Amino acid sequence: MTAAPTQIVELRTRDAQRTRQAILRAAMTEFADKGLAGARIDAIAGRAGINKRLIYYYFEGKDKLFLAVLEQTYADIRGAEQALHLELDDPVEAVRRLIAFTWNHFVTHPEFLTLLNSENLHKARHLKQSTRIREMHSPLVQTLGDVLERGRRDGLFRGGVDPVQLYISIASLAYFYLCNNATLSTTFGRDLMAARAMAERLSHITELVMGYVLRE
Amino acid sequence: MTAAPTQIVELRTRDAQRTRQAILRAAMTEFADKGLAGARIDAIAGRAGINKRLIYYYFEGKDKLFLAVLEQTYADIRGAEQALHLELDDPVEAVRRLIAFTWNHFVTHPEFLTLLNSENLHKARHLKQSTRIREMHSPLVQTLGDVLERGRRDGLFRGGVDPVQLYISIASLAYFYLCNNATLSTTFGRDLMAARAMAERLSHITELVMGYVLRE
Amino acid sequence: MTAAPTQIVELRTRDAQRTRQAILRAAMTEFADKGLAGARIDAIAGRAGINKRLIYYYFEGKDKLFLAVLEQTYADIRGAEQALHLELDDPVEAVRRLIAFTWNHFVTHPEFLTLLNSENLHKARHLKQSTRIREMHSPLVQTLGDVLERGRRDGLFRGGVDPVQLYISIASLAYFYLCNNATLSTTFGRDLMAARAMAERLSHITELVMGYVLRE
Amino acid sequence: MTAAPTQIVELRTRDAQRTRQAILRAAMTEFADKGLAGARIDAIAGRAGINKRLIYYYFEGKDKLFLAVLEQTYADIRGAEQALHLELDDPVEAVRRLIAFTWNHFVTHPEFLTLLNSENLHKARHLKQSTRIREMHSPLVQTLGDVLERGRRDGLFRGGVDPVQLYISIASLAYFYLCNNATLSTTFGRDLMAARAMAERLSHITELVMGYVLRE
DNA sequence: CATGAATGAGGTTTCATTCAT
DNA sequence: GATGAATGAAACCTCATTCAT
Repeated sequence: MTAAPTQIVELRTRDAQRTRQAILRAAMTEFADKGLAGARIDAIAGRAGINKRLIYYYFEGKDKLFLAVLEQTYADIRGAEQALHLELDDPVEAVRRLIAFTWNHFVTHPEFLTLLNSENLHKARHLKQSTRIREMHSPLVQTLGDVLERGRRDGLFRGGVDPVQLYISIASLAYFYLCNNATLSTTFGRDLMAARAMAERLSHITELVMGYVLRE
Repeated sequence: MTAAPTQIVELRTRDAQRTRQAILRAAMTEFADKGLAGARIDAIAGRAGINKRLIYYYFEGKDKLFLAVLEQTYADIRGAEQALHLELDDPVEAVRRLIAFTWNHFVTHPEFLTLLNSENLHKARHLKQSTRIREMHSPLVQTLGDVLERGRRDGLFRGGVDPVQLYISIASLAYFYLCNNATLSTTFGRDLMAARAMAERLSHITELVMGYVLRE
Repeated sequence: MTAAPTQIVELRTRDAQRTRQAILRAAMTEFADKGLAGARIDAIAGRAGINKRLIYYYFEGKDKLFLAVLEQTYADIRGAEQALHLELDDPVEAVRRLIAFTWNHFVTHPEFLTLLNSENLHKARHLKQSTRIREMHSPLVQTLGDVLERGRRDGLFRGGVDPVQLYISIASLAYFYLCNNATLSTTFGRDLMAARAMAERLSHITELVMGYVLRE
Repeated sequence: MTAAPTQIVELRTRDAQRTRQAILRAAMTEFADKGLAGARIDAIAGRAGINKRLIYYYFEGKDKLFLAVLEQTYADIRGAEQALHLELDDPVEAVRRLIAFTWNHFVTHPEFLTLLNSENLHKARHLKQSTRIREMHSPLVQTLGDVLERGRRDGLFRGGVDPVQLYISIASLAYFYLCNNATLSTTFGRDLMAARAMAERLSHITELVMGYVLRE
C-alpha cells in the first residue's frame, strides 16, 4: 500500500523528464531550423506534441529554453570528444581521430552548427549566463595540449602549436564547408554535399592540418 | 542653357540613387546585426532616415531587400578580389595576398559573415533566385586555378589542388574564427579579438595554408 | 458530485462557442455592411467585444472567416426553407408560401443579399472551397421539383418548369428590388422601402410567378 | 501662322480627352472587378497606362472617379434604351424588345451589374450627389408607361401595371441570374453561363413577363 | 500636361506570453 | 502535471494621396 504513492511520484517524475526531453528535442530542431528569432514557440509545442503552456512551466521562456538547448548541444559534443580518449592514442593518430571525429560530428549533428551561428549573432548573450559551459571546454584544451606536447617530444610534431588555435582551425575547416554549404553550392555551382565531394573534403582537411602539425 | 534639363534629370536620378543606397546600407547593417527574421523594417527605415514606405517602393519587401543586400555584399568582395590582380603576381605571393586579403576583408566587413549565415539558415533561398551571383564567382575560381597551375609548373606548388577546395579552406579559417568569436571567446575564456590574438591568427592561417600548398 | 467535471467541460465549451458565435455574428454584420475588402478586422473585434487576436485563433484569417459567415448564412436560409415543409402543402399553396418566405427572409436578413454580392464579386472563390454548400441545396431543388410535379399531375401547373430556373426567378424578383433599393429609389425618385411599396412588390412578384406557373 | 497655337490647343484638348477616357475605362474595369474598396488607384493608373498623379488631376479622388464611372455607365444603358425607340413599336413587340435588350445589355456589360452592387453597398452615396442621374430615368419610365397604356387600350395588356414595377422585374430576372452566376453555379452544381442555359434563361424570362403583361 | 519620389495613417497578421481552470 | 482561451504589443505591408519638378 505504501508503494503506490511512491510509484506515482516516480511515474510523474519520469513523465516530467520525458516531457522536458521532448521539449528540448523539439526546440533544438526548431531553433536549428529557423534561428532564435525565426523559431516559434507554437512550432516547438507542436513538434513536441505538448501544450504550449508547458514550455513556460519547464523552461521560463524562449531565451532560457534556447540556453538549455545550447548547453545540451555543447555537452553532447564535448562528452563525445572525451569518449574518444585521445590521451591513450599515439599523437599522430590522436590528431587524425580528432579531425575525423569533428567532421563526422558536424555532419551528423548539423543543428550544432546553426545553433552556434544563432548564439554568435546574439554575441553569446545566452552562453555568457551559463556557468557550466566554460568548464566543459578545459578538458578538450588540456587533452589536445597534451597530445601536441607528446608529439613534439617524440620529434614528430612541430613545436609552438597553440591547442586552442589548432582546434579552432580543425573546427573551421569542417564547419564552414558544412554550414555554408547552401551558398557555396549555389555560388560555385557544385553539389558539395555529394558523397564524393564530402569524402574529398575530409581528406583535404586532414592533409591540411597534418601537413601543418607534422614536422617538415 | 541646354544643361538645365540634363541637370534636373541628374538630380532626380541622384536622389533616387541616394535613397536606394541609404536603404541598402541601413538594411545591410540591420540584417547583419539581427539576422533576417530578427531584422525590423522599421529599424531599417529609421537607420536610413527615410519613410518606411519607400522600402517597399524601391525594393518589394523584406526578402527582395535581403537579396539586394546579399548581391551587393558579394559584389563588393568579389570586386575587391579582382582588384588584387593576383594574375600579375608570382604564385607564392599571390596565395599569400589572397589569404591576407580574405582575412582583412572579413575583419573590416563583419556584416558579410553574418549575412552569409542568415542566407544559409534559409538554405540559400534568396541567392538561388539571383541571376548575377553565379557569374560573379567564376573569375575567382579561374584566377586562383591559374595561380595554382603556374605555381605547379614552376615546381613550387604541389599538384592536384582544387581551387574551390582551397578557397573554401582559406575562407573557413578566417570565417569561423571571426564569426564565432563570441562563443569561442566565452568557451575558451580568452579574448580572441585582441590585437595580438588577431595577428597570431592570421599568421597561423598563412602557415597552415602555405604549408599545404608549397611542395615538400 | 460527478456533475462537477461535466459542468466544467460544458462551461469551457460554452465559452468557446459563445466567443465563436460572437465573432461570427459581428463578422456577418461587418461583411454585409462593408463588403469583404471594406470590412475591417478591427471593427469585427470591436463589435464582438473580443480581442482581435481571437479572430485568428478561431478562424484563420479574413477569408476563412468570410467563408464561415457565408456557410452560416446559407445554412440559415436553407434550414428555414426546410422548416416550411412545402412537401406537405398542396402545390399552389406551396409555391405561394415559398415566394412569401423568400421575400420575408430577404427583408429580415438583408445581410444575406450583400454577402452574396461580395462572394460573387470574388467569383465564388470562397464558396468553391466549401464542402458543405452543395449538399445544402439539393433538398430545396428536390422539394420544389416535387411540388411542381404534383401540381402538373393535378392539372394545375404547366409542365416543363425547371425548379432551379423557377427558384432563381423567385429569388431574383425579391433580391434585386431589396438589394438595389438605394440606387433604384434614387434613380426613380421613389421610396421603395415604404410599407406600401413593399406590400405592392410582394403581390406583384406573386402574381408574376403564379401567372407563369399556373396553367392557362 | 495663327493656326499653329490653335492646333496645339486642340491637340492638347484632344489628348486630355483621350487621357480622361483612358482613365475612365480603366477605372470602370477595376471598380467592376474589385468593387470600390477593393479597387486600387495604382491598378487603374496601370491599366490606363498613365501616371497615378493624373487621376487626381482629372478626377479629384477615388470617390469622384467612381461617381464619374457610374454616371457614364448609366448614360450608356439609358442612351441605348432610348435608341430602341420603343414608342414606335406595337406594344407587345416593344415589351419583348425591352426584355431582350436588357438581357443582352447586361450580358455584354457585366461591369454595370457589379458597379450597381458596389454603389448599393454604399447606399447610393455617390449617386445621390449626382444631378444628372434622376433626369436620365424619366424617359424610360415615360416610354414604358406609354407602351403599357397603348397595350391596354388595344385590349392586349392587363391594366394597372406600374411601369417602374415592371421594369424592375425585367431587370431583376436578368440581373440576379447574371450577377450571381458564380454562387448559383456553385450551389446548384450547374454551369449557368453555358450557351444553352443562357438561351433558356432568356426565354424563361420572356415567358414569365409576357405571361404577366398579356391579358389572360 | 505629365511624372517619379515621398508620406502618414491604417490594414492584416504574428507572436511570446499569461489567465483560469 | 496539463490545457484551451485570451491578450497586447508589434511586425510586415498597403493605400490613397501629395510634393517637387
